[in-house]
Amino acid sequence: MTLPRAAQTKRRTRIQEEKEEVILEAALEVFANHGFRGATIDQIADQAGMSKPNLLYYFPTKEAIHRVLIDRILDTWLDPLRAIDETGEPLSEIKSYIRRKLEMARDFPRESRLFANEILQGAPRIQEELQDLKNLVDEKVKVFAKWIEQGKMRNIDPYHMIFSIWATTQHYADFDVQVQAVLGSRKSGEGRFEDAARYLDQLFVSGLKP
Amino acid sequence: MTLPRAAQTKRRTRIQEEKEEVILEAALEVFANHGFRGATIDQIADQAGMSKPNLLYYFPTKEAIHRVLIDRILDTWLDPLRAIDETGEPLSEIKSYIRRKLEMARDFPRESRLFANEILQGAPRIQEELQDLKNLVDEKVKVFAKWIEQGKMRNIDPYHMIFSIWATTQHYADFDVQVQAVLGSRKSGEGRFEDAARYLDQLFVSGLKP
DNA sequence: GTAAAAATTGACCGGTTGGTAAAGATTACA
DNA sequence: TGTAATCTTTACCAACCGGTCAATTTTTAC
Repeated sequence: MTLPRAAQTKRRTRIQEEKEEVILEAALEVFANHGFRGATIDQIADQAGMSKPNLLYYFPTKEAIHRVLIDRILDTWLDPLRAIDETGEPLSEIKSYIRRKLEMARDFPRESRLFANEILQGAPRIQEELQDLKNLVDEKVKVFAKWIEQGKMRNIDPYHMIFSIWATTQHYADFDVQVQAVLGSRKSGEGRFEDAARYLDQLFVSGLKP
Repeated sequence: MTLPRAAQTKRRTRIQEEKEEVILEAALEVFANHGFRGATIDQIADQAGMSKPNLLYYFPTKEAIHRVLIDRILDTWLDPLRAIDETGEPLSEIKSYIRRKLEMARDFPRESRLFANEILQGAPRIQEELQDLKNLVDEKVKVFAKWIEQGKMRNIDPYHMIFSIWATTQHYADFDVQVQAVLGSRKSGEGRFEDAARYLDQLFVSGLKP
């Protein structure tokens, strides 16, 4: 076969694995900052330190790169929600969830923005992934409903509770430019994060305890 | 003068005013759904029911259209925050603010998404507008600080409180696709809005009362 | 060492996009 | 009604963009 389209059936060489990672890292940077449409293959190739045809030797299309990133991200993105333990103490489980989500916004802002970009544009490329997300949420909502029934947490709408946790935590990644513009040089990065964590704890704990 | 570039010095004819509005409405639709980079002049012209060169007779560039929209939006966007009354009752002022912001997310989702798009991409075209925003926030934060000092509301970080209100309300416009995917056909539009309003009231009132 | 496989590159292509030129159609107004 | 200003359209351009091709260089396997 004359054209062994790199990422075909099975991983092959050392170089392939390395370069594919380099490309994905570069693409994450570019997609997060410019969106899918705004990103060009040339930009990604530049960021990855290779030529455009060379990049296209490893991934067949721009969309293929995006697809891999989205799949990876959504998976790790939902880990904190999966980690909520039915047998744990409700309020401390929720507190941990918020803290984990906030840590992800701090540590993986590009992943958050890439995802936000996709949703904002109407999620044209991730319909089925959204279905997986719905299934997981539905499952966890049942847990919250049980806790509410048992009087272990306040009687609120669990769907909207999840939305509000997503919104408040991801805000610090997705709207970082705005947050920085408003806070100015008031606080350094880490202090800012701790302020946010403390505030969200206060808000949600007293908002959700029975 | 042979080329009276429509929107030049002063508004002129009836047709100019009408067409400019049609274009802005069309551009809002397209920018909100595709972002600045993703939107094409052809798309906007189509949506506005005119040819591309005709559109460019009224606005010199794509960026000029975007600029006008952003300016208009930011202005109305901040109205609810401006409306917070120092002499009012703190918790009811905040409740009204949340309700107004949620109504805007419901009634002007395209405006919200256009703005979100801009921030997500690093706000390249609206640096000075961000400064205005900071000034207004700083001003209102002083009001909250006073209320806290007077023991009329809980001692939380007012900046992060504002962020959390922005995040939770705008979430329903910006991440609408996700919200709909998760909620499925569970509720119609208006019921959904009322559920969100009730939940946010519960969350913020008990989270913020002294 | 050598030859085949894998990796890289420059040159290129067709379609799209932001924007222009210039001529024709319409409107406002004397 | 005539005409000047305004409005609209057709044809077009140069830059960009996603992707291909063929040829060259590098790596791997023996």
